[in-house]
Amino acid sequence: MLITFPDGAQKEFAKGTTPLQVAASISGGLARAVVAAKVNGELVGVAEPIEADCKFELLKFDSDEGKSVYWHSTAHLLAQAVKELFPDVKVAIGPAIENGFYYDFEREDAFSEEDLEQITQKMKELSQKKFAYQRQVVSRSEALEYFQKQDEKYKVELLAAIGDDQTISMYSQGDFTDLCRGPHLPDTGGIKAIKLLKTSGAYWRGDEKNKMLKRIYGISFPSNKELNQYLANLEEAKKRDHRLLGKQLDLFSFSSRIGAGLVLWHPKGALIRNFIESFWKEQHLKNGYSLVNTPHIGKAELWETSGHLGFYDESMYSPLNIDEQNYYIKPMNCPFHIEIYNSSKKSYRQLPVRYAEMGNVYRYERAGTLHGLMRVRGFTQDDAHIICMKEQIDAEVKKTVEFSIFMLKSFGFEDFEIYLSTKPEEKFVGELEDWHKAESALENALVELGIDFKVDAGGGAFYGPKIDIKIKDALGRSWQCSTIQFDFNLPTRFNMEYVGKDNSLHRPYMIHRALLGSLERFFATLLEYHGGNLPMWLSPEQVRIIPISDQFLDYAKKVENFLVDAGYRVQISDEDQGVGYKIRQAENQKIPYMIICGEQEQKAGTASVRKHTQGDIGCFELEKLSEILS
RNA sequence: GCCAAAGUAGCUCAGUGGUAGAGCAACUGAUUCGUAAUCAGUAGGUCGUGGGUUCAACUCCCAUCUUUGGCUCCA
Repeated sequence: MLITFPDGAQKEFAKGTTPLQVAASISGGLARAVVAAKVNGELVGVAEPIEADCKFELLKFDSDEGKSVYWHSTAHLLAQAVKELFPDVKVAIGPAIENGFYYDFEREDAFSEEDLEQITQKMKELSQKKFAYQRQVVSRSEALEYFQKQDEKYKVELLAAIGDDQTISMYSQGDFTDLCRGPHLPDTGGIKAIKLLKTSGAYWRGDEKNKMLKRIYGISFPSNKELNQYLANLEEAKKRDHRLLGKQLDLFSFSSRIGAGLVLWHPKGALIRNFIESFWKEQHLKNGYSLVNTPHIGKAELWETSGHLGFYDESMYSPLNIDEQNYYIKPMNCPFHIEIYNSSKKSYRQLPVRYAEMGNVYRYERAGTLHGLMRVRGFTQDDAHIICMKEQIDAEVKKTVEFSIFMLKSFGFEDFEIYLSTKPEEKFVGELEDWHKAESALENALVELGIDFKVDAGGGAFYGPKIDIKIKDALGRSWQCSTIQFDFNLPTRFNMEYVGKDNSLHRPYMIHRALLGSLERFFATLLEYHGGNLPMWLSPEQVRIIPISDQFLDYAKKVENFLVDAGYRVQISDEDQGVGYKIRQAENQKIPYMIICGEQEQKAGTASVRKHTQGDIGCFELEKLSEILS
């Protein structure tokens, strides 16, 4: 049979040759590094015989698919080790994930640190025994019989869900057999460096009505060097965590006396936030938005009309009773903006209207979901609602997407993930035609602007399709920031109208959008993205002036006045300390520039400039400083 | 909300069934200094909160608040 390699080369092999043998024949000793293969685009184990002509590719650990196979095999090894140490434990599922793998088990007690240590040792022991991962294709009844006998109820349940037309395969290594599609490494000996990272609870099949299982997360590598590198990177990433930086730089805090998820912005954090807001307002005015302001509470009737009391009440704070009326704290700004729209009769000549507001909202997020500034209970959405006619949709969507990307780039972001979420299968409101129109407007905008995006089919809200932009945090977790959503629900509920050219009433289209998402979350991603080293224009303190001793304090003040006049945010380090100490303080505070003033500078009328993280960049005349400090 | 872990001085952390310790920060004094920590001294804590067990609780138990990692949710 003829095998075609990715570079186009072809070679004849005997029928039944395995990818491992192919690898050995073409790359000699390198064959050991091969963890999987692709036959006609399909991922296969390197020990599986190839039966016919095919396109063929070898995969090493450094490829995404290679990692996935490697980690999946490690997950099986984990299950094997757990079953040997704790025979009563029931196994559920154990896939590879973006970074490593996990396996879910049913066990009464949680896995302790000591358990993990013991399991790791057992895994290493089993790895050294080099058990082959043996694949066997079985019938459903054979598989059922096996797992029933083993009393593995989760596997039995999984089998029930597999279609009759699908092949059922099981993989065995040593005494352990798992229901699995594969593929796997040839044997457990390939797994060299293992680290079990953490444990957690996880609902069976991700449904909170089901039993909560015990999950173990881990990662593995072909060498200890790679594992240590990964763990070191993880430690490094933790230093960029916005919660840590927020404390170090004194930007914000929480108080248990005030309540969970309610942010206290300290002077420096609030200043940065103000710079963001000012920029935001300026840009919105430039882009044809009208700035509005709306209250924090609204009567129950409002939320009944909007429908939030029906489908969102679990996320709303309990009402305040005022004059026999229930008032709710707003979880969203939309109804308020709609009331502004509805406050007067609108003509098609006035459309589109774009109402924007930094709207403070409060949502009761479940206690376990709160996370620093990323998920809080009281936050500020950079919200806007675009209300327009059908024929304006395409232009409005395109403008909004462009604006969104512009905003993110203005803050230095280059890497983000963009998702287009389309109509849910069931449970949606509005006309199909409108959905299609809106979806194509969203998609066209992305395509025309040449933006890469992923489609989340059926992932839209019940009221409309949307584009989301997600940004990753220091530890690689994605957080949704920008969102552009159509809404086919509220315009009807609030009976929004405009008078058309034909002098009759029409229902406008509404787009709900937030470009930064929430200021809190945006601020957090901003901090993490820059590792706390904010761009100059956002730094609360841009220059720290460091006199060598008190004798040069007067000169330092002269430099300060000069810089303040030039528009910089400056402070003098006047404590009774050495230069090294003062520089250290400024470096730790991540102040972009330091200016050292001593005898030389005073005599020459210059300033010695030191740049954060870079060090001394030279001595300059005061007039030249504005060219240097940027 | 669920499964876990944690909460000791402003911060980072040690500690133990007999009533609390370090470093940094703060304060005072000395020092007047050239590119990431000058020296000495002083002060600072109802050990998250509320109950319970005990002769005795920071330590053990229960509840609660908050935080952390996940799960779920995220209109």
